[in-house]
Amino acid sequence: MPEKTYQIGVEATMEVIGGKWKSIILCHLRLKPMRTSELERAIPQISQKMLVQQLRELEAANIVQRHVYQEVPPRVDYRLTDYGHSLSGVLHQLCVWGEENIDLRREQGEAITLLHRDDL
Amino acid sequence: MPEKTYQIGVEATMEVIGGKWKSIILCHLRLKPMRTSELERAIPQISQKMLVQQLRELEAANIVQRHVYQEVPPRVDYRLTDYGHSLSGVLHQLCVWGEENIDLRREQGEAITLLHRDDL
DNA sequence: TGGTATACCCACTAAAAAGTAAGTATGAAT
DNA sequence: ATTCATACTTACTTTTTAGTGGGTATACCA
Repeated sequence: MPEKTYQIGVEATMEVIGGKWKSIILCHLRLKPMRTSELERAIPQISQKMLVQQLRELEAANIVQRHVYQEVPPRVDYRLTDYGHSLSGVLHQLCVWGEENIDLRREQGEAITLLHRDDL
Repeated sequence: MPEKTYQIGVEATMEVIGGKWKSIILCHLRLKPMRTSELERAIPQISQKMLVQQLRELEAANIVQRHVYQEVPPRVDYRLTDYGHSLSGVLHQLCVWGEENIDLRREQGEAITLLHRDDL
């Protein structure tokens, strides 16, 4: 088995939260469990395919857990695992820095809007 | 001018530190200014092209500053701007979580190594 | 029997990111 | 004139990531 090597810790973190969608999904799930349709509404630009695909990858990394209710019509939600919750501080900081960055850029005259703040 | 809108702060953050290389470069520059050749040694997998390209993008975002010494042969280094330093906490957390993630995975039997720790 | 609602899955295409290999520019030293 | 060292730059190719449009399954309900 070939050994996997990292030069620096952040590489491993980015493998988990990197890419266009994972950090966004996780920032939402950090606040509460959400079902597929809720996530689609919260992240309107994402396609169904990408949402499911990213959730599967986060499941495989043991960051989120898929929870199936035994109901009809089907009902599923996704929530952070205990391990996923260990990312909570990182995720929150990522949100906050972005909010500050947006504020600053707007103060400097850029036409830029943030729709939802992660006020915690 | 079309208004740029973000749904959530983390989107703006990832625009700055996302991609395969930026967070790695920034984690190095967080600790000290470094010249091109030093960065190449610190990040052996990166190509020259990607290194320069990512540095240019970080410059454009006002996160790093290019510093030219008036010498021959040429000598240039890159360092975080004051604004770039505002990312320091985030970057450090990204490193630390990754280190913990790697430790955990090794404890669970995965063949995995971290070469350099970000001990601060 | 057909419509509703949810949560998918798949094949195909398009776009973005990254990799490779070569070349340019400067000026000093030999 | 040639070589050296550094820091790029460019053209081209490959790989990875993401988007589109369709289809499936379940069981209730009219």
